[in-house]
Amino acid sequence: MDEERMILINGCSFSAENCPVRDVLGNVGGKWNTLMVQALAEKPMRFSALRRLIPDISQRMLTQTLRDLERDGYVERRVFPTKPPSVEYSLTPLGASFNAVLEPLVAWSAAHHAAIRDARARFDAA
Amino acid sequence: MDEERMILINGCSFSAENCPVRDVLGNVGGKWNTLMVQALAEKPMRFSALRRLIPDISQRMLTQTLRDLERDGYVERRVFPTKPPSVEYSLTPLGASFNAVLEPLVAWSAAHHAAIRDARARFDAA
DNA sequence: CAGTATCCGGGAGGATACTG
DNA sequence: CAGTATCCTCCCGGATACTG
Repeated sequence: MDEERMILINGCSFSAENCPVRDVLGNVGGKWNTLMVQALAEKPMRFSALRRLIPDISQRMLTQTLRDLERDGYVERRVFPTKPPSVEYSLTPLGASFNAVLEPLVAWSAAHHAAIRDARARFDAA
Repeated sequence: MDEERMILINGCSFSAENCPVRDVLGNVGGKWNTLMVQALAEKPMRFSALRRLIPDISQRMLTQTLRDLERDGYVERRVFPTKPPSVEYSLTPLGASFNAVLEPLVAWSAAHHAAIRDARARFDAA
């Protein structure tokens, strides 16, 4: 049992358990999660539309990523009993809220991409 | 300019190459990267101080994470030739800038952690 | 169309031991 | 103190094939 004292940073314990940062940002860790949120932030999309939008995702990972996001409440999945069936994915209010804080990060990435690539090149040169 | 062929989201092409989001957010993907940035945002810290702050990181991963962050220009490493040697890690301006956009994400995580855990529980029940 | 099912390789990351 | 150096395990994610 851990009775270690709580170290707080940004109001969040760094201990492994009950750490929101690890729990939530762990989701960001996935290769496709953030990309998917951004895609669905544009507009609700169907399975095949997402495949076309992100050409290099495998079918397996697309399904799995969507399931994960659905499980955590970011994404809603609606099935229309047409033939053949069509399924539409959309951001929930929670997902949209998440995308709102994700966007600045995306913008930052674009703005500083060059600086980071330069830093890498300099580091690797040494 | 929104073309159907060139699909842009948040001003970033979704194609694998030259995508800042994938390049930068890929770094976020690491298990310890964001945690380390947050830690160093508090104040510059030495190697052993970081170990104590994040108890469950392995020596190997601490070194590797710091190297990665240094390589990308987020972190500066300063060695003081004392005996035994001491090394201080601090955020660069780039790193601090990154932390600024990371903080809202951290705050969001804390604020919605309960909601996400609830969503998971509900999903798993079904 | 929107998925499962299965197999598989590579890399992330942990444990341990050693060092200047 | 601040690291290297190995070894090893797990699981992420790709490839492929099959289905309602």
